[in-house]
Amino acid sequence: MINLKDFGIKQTKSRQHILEILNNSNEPLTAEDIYKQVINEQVNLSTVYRTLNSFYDQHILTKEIDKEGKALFMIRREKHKHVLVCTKCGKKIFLKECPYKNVDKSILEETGFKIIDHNIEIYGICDTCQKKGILEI
Amino acid sequence: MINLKDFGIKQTKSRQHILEILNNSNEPLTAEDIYKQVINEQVNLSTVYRTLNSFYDQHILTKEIDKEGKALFMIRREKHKHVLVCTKCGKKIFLKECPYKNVDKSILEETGFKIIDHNIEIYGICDTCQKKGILEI
DNA sequence: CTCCTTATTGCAAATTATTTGCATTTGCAT
DNA sequence: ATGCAAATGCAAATAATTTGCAATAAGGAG
Repeated sequence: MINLKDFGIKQTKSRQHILEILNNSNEPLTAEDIYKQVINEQVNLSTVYRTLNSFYDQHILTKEIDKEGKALFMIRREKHKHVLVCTKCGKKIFLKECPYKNVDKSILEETGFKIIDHNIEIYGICDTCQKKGILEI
Repeated sequence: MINLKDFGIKQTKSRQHILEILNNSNEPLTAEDIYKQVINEQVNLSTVYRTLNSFYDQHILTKEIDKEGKALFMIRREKHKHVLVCTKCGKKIFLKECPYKNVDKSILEETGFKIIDHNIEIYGICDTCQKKGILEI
């Protein structure tokens, strides 16, 4: 597990709760999502916001903005990988090559924007599970 | 130039100013950016917001959210368009997504023929005209 | 373990971007 | 020209997030 002291910040109860929640989630969460889960533990909404920003500054979290302008946070888990995750059996298929290589290249050519890195998980149903059919799992 | 009447909305002075500004910009603009340029012309900030949302609903503009959560608007300039044209009132309805995307894919799979692009106008009768009934026009 | 410094927290108020209610005005079809 | 629905201005509401400040707690030094 992540040790917050390694990042030069104090290991408080609030922060551990928030980290736990983010760790157990595989989808990005808003401050409000997290607040709802820690309100019982006496954690203030400001603390949630401050913690998320702090984690983000330490590169513990990724941050993206959704269509409504809300910030979504997620734990940074791996380096540069391309994984297909089967939503039925959970099998992970690691791709040898980046399937977005050409997309990145054409973005560069079109806009001059150079993509440094990315981290992608693609969800779907693997070959084996497709053959088994939907009712069997 | 774009004629707002084609979109079923009124052609007001405020809207023409806002459209002009978006037309002359080749980068996405915030409501505030636009407001600064029309404040001399007695246009209210609420009007800017309402106009931008209206244009977006009519697919005249694209909308994206930046890192700070602000909305950025830009004129839709692409050639690749899918337009429904009402044969009664002439209103144009621009589809956000290509309805033939999957068709193209299955043609490729079946025949190996790769479609590079297309540009389609579909004629019909719009919602409003349908409600008015066939006898009224 | 205790003390001390400083980071962290809670709370309420401030900020920022955007939306909305309502009375007034304006476009435009007739 | 005229009437009516659509559009506007204004002020107030909302929603997400940030901030000032006083109280509290973490964790290193002794």
